[in-house]
Amino acid sequence: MSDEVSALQREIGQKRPFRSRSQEAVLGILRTADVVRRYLARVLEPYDVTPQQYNVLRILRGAGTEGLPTLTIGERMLEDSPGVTRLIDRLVAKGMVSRQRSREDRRQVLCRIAPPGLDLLGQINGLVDARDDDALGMLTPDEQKELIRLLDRIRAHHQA
Amino acid sequence: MSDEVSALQREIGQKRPFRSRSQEAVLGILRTADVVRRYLARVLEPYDVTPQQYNVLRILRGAGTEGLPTLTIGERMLEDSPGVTRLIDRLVAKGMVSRQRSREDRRQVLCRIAPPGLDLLGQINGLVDARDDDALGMLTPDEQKELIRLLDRIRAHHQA
DNA sequence: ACGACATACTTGACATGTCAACCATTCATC
DNA sequence: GATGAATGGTTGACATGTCAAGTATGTCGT
Repeated sequence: MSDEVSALQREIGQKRPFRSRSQEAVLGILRTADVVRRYLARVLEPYDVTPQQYNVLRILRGAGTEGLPTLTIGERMLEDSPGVTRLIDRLVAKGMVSRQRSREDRRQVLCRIAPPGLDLLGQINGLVDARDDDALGMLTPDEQKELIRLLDRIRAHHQA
Repeated sequence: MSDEVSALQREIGQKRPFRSRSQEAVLGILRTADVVRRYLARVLEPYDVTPQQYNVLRILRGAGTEGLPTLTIGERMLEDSPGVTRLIDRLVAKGMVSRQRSREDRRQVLCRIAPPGLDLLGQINGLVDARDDDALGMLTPDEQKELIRLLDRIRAHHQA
């Protein structure tokens, strides 16, 4: 570790250097995710939809007319089912998603995107895409590629 | 963009390639942060302290006996004051933090770490440090350095 | 066919973020 | 030095995570 004061140290008002490079990297990941998450939330705000709700709508659009069971949605979002149930409760209340018990397995509840949900996605897709580019635009394509690679490695290690 | 299916695509069950490298990188950051956050939370769980509470305790230990005003804590955590107030409410309830109105500026509330809080930090510091190393240990020191640099660039761009 | 176990949720309780509204104190400026 | 604006915090309301417990359905072994 160098003796210089890192950017992150300044951000969190910490005088003493990080104990390890790992520690600095971990805090960097968490903090950057917070910054990016808030940045994305702001573009969705005018449409009265949260990032997670947007996320679910995109997943359901990808699933097509058959819909997806609650737990499958949760796996893709890395979220436990209680959170998913309630998230979808709100989307159903807004008329953007419909729910129906599966016939093959009556324990499952299939969630499908409804026309108003598709409309909303149509309206804001472009905005969110542009926002992603803005959020990472300060990195060159090669740097983005390297970042993706490093993050993939971290997650791969944690799946086992 | 290549035609290969990326690691992240597989994780989220998405068949169609990402619209842009930026989009893949943004999702990678958010998802990796979730994974790492949960990993850290598990080591704190037995001590009945959440990652955010641990975070505040470390900040307050760094601040020494004078303590810090609520808003200053919030800035360092990237959190708004309502969240900080309630977070500290819980730490006060556990006896790990004490609060006192400042004499110079009676609007401010100075928060200080109490002896039980210091004890707790003493018990779990080493565990958390080791956990950080575990969380990022699959990357070489140079890779960690590069990751830190890339994340710093992203945040720097968003502060303006 | 029946009971034990597993699966797919749902509900309740609580921590965390975030917005809007509010109170107390301080500052700026006339 | 009184008054209106700014600052520091708290409270209320609601979305999101997460654990524990409960319900309905399905599966398996015998």
